[in-house]
Order: sequence, then C-alpha cells, then structure tokens
Amino acid sequence: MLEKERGNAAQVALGGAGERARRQPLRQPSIKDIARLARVSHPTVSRALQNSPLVNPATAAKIRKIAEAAGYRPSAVARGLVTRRTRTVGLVVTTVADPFAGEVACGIEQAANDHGYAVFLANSNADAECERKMVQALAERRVDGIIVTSSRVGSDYLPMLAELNVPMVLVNDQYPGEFVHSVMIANENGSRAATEHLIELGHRRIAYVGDRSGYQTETERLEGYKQALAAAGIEYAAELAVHGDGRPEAAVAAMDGLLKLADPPTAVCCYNDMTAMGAMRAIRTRGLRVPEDVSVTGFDDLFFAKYLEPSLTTVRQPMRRMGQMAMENLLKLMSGEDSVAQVKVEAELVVRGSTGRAGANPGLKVETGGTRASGAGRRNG
Amino acid sequence: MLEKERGNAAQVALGGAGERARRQPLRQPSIKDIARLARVSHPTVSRALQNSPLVNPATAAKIRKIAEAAGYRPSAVARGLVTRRTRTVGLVVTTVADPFAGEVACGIEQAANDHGYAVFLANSNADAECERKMVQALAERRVDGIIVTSSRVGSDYLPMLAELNVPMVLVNDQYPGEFVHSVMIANENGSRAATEHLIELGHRRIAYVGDRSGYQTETERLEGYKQALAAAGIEYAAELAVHGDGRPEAAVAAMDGLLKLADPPTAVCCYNDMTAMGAMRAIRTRGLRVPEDVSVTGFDDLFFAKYLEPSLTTVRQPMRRMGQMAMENLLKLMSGEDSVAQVKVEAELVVRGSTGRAGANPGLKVETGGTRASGAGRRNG
DNA sequence: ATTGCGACCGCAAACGTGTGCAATACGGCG
DNA sequence: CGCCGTATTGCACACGTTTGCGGTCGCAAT
Repeated sequence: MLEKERGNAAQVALGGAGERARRQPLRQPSIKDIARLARVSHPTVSRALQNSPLVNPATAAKIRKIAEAAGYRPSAVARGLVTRRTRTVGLVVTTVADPFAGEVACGIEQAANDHGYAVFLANSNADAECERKMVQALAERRVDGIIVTSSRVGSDYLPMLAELNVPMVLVNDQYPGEFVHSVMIANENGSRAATEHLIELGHRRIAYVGDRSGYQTETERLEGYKQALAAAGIEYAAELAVHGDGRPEAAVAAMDGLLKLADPPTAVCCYNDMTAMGAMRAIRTRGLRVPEDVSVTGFDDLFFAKYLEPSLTTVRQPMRRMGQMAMENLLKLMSGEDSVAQVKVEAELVVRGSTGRAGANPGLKVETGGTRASGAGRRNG
Repeated sequence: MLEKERGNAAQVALGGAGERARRQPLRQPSIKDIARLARVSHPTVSRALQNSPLVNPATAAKIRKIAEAAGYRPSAVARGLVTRRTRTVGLVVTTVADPFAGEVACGIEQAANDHGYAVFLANSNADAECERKMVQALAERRVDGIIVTSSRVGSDYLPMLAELNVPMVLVNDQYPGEFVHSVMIANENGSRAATEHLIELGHRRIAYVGDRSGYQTETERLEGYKQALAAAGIEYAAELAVHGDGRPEAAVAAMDGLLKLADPPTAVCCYNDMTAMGAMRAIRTRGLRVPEDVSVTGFDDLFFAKYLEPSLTTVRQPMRRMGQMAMENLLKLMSGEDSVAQVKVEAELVVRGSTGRAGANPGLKVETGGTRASGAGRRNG
C-alpha cells in the first residue's frame, strides 16, 4: 500500500515535465529524465547523443546542451545489455606487481583506452585454479575479450575457450594447436644470442638458471641456450642447468648451488632479469666479482637492468609494445577478423657491464654507464 | 509482417520445451533458457541460483544441475542494471608499470576479489586531463567506487566527487577538507627517520632529491627532512634540496648537479627508491663510492632495494597492505559507513648497506646480504 | 486536390536479471 | 466441510538503453 503510493507519486512527478525528480535524491539522471526536460521522447535523446543523422540538428544541439547541463552520463551497463557488447576486456596476469606484467599491462591498457575499451584486472597469483576462476568471473562480466599473460594453466584453456566463446589472446604463452592466438617473444633466438655472446667472450663453462620447468617460455629459453652450446661444440652439462622460480630469492639459492660445484661456471645465462639480479647477489655473497669472476646475462630488460652495478647485459623484450600488439590483435578478433593467429616479436641483445671476457681480468670493458650496444651475437632470424 | 512471423516462430520454439534454441547459435544461455529446460518460470531459476529459501530444495537442486549442465553463467551486466550495483571498482593510477603502483594495485585487486568485486584498471599517465577523463569513463561504467593512487589532479576532485556521487578513496594523496577519504604513509616521520639516521652516522651536509614539487607526498617528505635537520641544529641549505621526477633518469641529472657543487654533500636523502637508484648511478659515474664517499637513502622498499649493490637503506611502505586497506575502506564506504575518514600508516626505516659513517672509511659496515635491521632512528609516533 | 516523398520523431519491444505481490497447493484445525 | 497458515511458484514490472518500424508533417509533382 505504501509501495503503491510511492508508485503513484512517481507517476505524477513523471507527468509534470517541469518537475525535477525528488524521490531518489542520489540517482544518476537517465535518458528519460533529460527526454522529459527536452520535451522529446527518449529514443530521440539516444539518437541525438550518438550523432545520428535521423534527428534534426537543431533539436540535437538543444538536447546535447540540456544533457550537458544535467550532468548526464550514459549507462554503459544498460547499453551493454542491449547491444550485447560491453567494450570491456579482461586481463589476467600472475600479478601486476611483477614488473614484466606491469609493463605489458600498461601497453594493453593504453591501446584499449584508445579504442574506448576498459580493462578488468585479474591476478591469478600463479595458481591454475585461481586463474580458471578469474576467467569464469570475467565471462560473467561479459567481457568482449580476454588477454592472458604468462599463463600457468596452459592446456585447460582450449575447452574453456570453446565453452566461453570469447576471443582470447595469450602473451608469452602459446598453445600448440593454431586455435589460440598469441603474441610471443622469440625466446629461443634471444636466449641463444645471450649464450653466443658469452661464448664469444671466451666462456666455455656456462650455466643456466631457469624458471620452474614445464612452462613454454622456460622450455624455449633453455632450448636456445642448448642450441648455442651445441653450435659451439660445447657439451651440455645437466648439472649446470638449474631452476629457480623467476624471482630473485630462488635465484640466490640456485646460483649458490652452482658456485659450490667442483668446477663452477664462469658465466651464467639467466631466465630473466629478476633471476639475474638474484644470481648477482649470490655471486657477490661468495666474494666473487661480476663480471671479472663470473659473467651474467638476463632477459627482459626491465627498468632496473641498466641501473644495477654493474649494469646488466640482457635480452630486451619490447614489453609495452607487446601489450599493445596483444590488444590490437584482440580488437581484430573481436571485430570478426580471424587471420591474426600468432605473432612472434624479435628479441634484442643489449650488451652492458655484467658480461666480460673469460679469465680473471676484464678484457672487454664495456662502459658501465648503461649505454646500450647493439647485439654482438648474430641477429636471430 | 516478416517480423511478426519471426516472432511467432520464436514463440513456438519457446513453447516447445524440448527444443533447443537454434536461431542464435552462439548466444550465452539466459536464465529463461534454463527456466524452459527446467519447466519452471525464470524468477524461480533466479531464486534457486541465489539459494533463496523461498524455493523448494528439490527443485532448486534440479535447477542448479540443469544450469550447470547448460554451462549457464549469470550476466553481471543485467544484474547490475536492475540492482543498481555493479560490484565493480575503478583503480586509477599514473601507470601500473611503476613498481609502487603495481604493488598497491596488487593489494587492491586481491581484497576486491575476496569480496566479489572486479577492478577496472585506468592509467592516467600522470596527466591531469587524462585522469579526469578516466574518472568520467569509470562513472559511465557505473563503478560502485573509485580508488586513486598518487593523484596528479588534486584540487579538481572535490567537485567531481560531488557531481559523480561515487565513493572514493585516495592512496598517498589526501585532500585538505575531511570530505575525501584516504590512506597515506607517514611521509614526514619516514623521511625524518631516514635523515636522522644519516645524522647519527655523522653526516652534516645532507642533500635531498625530491619529486616534482607541488604534490603532497613530496612536500611532506621534504618537510620531514627539514625537521630532522632543524632538530640537529643543521641549517637547511636550499642548494642541497633539488628535484627530479620520481624516476631514475631525472635523479641522475639532479644528483650530478649536487656533486658538482663547491661543497658537495656526503649523504643524500631521496624521495623514493627509483630516485635513489638514479642517484647511486650518478655517484658512481663520477668515480665515487656508496657509501664510503656518499651515503644514500630511499623510500618505498621496492623489491629491488635489497638487491642493489650495495643494498639500499630505505623507508619501507607496506604497499600491498596499503592497497588492501584502501579497498577495505572503500567497501565500508560503499556499504554506507561513513566513519573511516583518513588513515595514516606507519613507515619503517630499514637500514642496509647504502649508508655508512661520515668520513672516508666505512665505520659501521652493515652486512650487505640484504639483512634487514630495525630502524636505528627513533620510532616515529 | 490527391499522391508521393523525405525529414523527423515516437511507439514498442528487446536485452537478462531481480523482486514485490498475487496465486496456487497442501495440510491441519475447528 | 470450511477456514486459515505455510510453502512454493508464477506474474508483472522495473532497471536504462538501442533500434526497427510506423506515423505525422510539409512540400513538390502529378
């Protein structure tokens, strides 16, 4: 009864056009509100605001002015409901606190924003179960597309993708069948270039500190390392290939293990810059010097690489650009194109101060100021 | 006419319960679809799926099973439209590629996720105009709340907040009037502790390398530095307080300027770790050593601080925790509570290897292994 | 004067869900 | 046998927007 009365009151308020809504003090004005104000129907308002040629320019201008004055903001959720497109994408990532993910996310967000898309952030914390839940949640939000970086679930994506029917692109993780789209760095070439660089400096006993095994990037970078060894006629020694978890803490332990070997390495090729940072710490803790006693290479070229002491020789990934590319490919996918498939971007070796000639004294002393030299190794191709 | 016929066909298909929808092959099943399958009305399905006690447990179970089998995913956008709450928050940040922002974002995302909220990521690129646009866009998406970290617009928020009528909390930026809610680090205390630490080590000529001036965190940290000087009877020298932009590149230049002074500093208190990283580079480039020739302190305790060489003495912010707190406060605000206002979290000085006793030789040599010592300075309070 | 046409506008339906209320069924009680 | 309370379900509407289609009006052509 009370309810009914409220309903009637609303009806009355709606009838009187000059009357401003008073019932819900803190409601955003709707398209109908400003239609009433402009004394037109709400479809006309809708058309006016999207610059439809179907509406008289004069009334359109008037409507726009009134909408502006009323502080009207169209509801993306209502629009999404009827158009069945939310102009929204999901970004799932192990954690945005990871510098690599942060850079990629930045590129994605920028490209998305340029095209009027908003991006949902979802941390998987490197947990497969959690990652699956995230993708499900994104599907409920009716995102138009999904980008996953450095996935931890891998083979479960295929069925999920089929079920969800949502365009999806992976960055730095790929899926064998050519069903899933992706943008990847040239892991093998990059890792091979780094290792070749060490070999050219005279190193023969070269170690590799990887991520947890089983993920594609890890596998490929290890493979590049092996290729370079093989090409130089150096036998691959399993004891020299150890695993961390992609973060400095684990790398310290892994590197320390290598240094305790009877015949320790004089150079180490690391899975990424975080690992390299940990490796350098372990080396110094044992009283050894970089690069005089052991040379170190990284992968990624994160912002801190050139500010380490010595600055880090590493393989550069154009992370932000890769994020952009992923988003651009996703846009194509969402608009129906199906041709993008998977793109591979070239890696670039950046030689700095953490690598030196084998033997006690630094023969080739690259200036430590963070200057970037073009890759000494062969260009991948 | 044709339209009518299609309408009839749909009606027929809807009547035949056994018939699976064939007209729209790639449409997500709606609540009505599974209502038809379960031979109940769609409100019953809605109630069953949200465990309402109003529905018979047996039919509820049956409905859930059918929904599960059909791969039904409720549409958050439709739900948001009717409930007027999207369970969505916006996070605007200068850039997620910044490690500080990344950590905060991580904490926010986690807390949001725990409570069933999704977060929109919006980079402002430190541009006020862009930041305003972002907030507007978020309002159109009908977010339930907004978190802004390290804002660059400041005074424009008040009117926007009033107009948008969306709960909002700022992290590490605050607004004078007690209208805006915020969570902040104790900038003055932290910066003062760092400076006091340098003074206790015997330094008298202590420089400060800040961010661009005008932002609150910068002002407060500079203020803490001045307070410590004053308390020790050291006169503040304007030539020793210079500005970078919070990133290493600018810090290199700023620090280099300091070192060219007739009477250069023997210690430098930096606005944040990124700045400190740049300062260390500048010091080394001039052939000087850290900390023997000049001591350096940072602020933030980013992940790389303990892996620099030497490891960085800095003021720790519990960044992830601060993100969580911001989100939790926002949750309270969104549920109607209005009591949170602004919280200030304590900063903690972490002494490592980049600070040493004034004079050529390192007197107090903290172990370089990244071990964390409790603050030598007085605890702020 | 009727017809036709183009410009402009409103009607109504739809998107998928939640919810107040009425309706129905059923069992117990007087 | 009638009445009432309770459990369960369906009806109808709402949320704010888009869009196909039909309607009105003014004007030129027949």
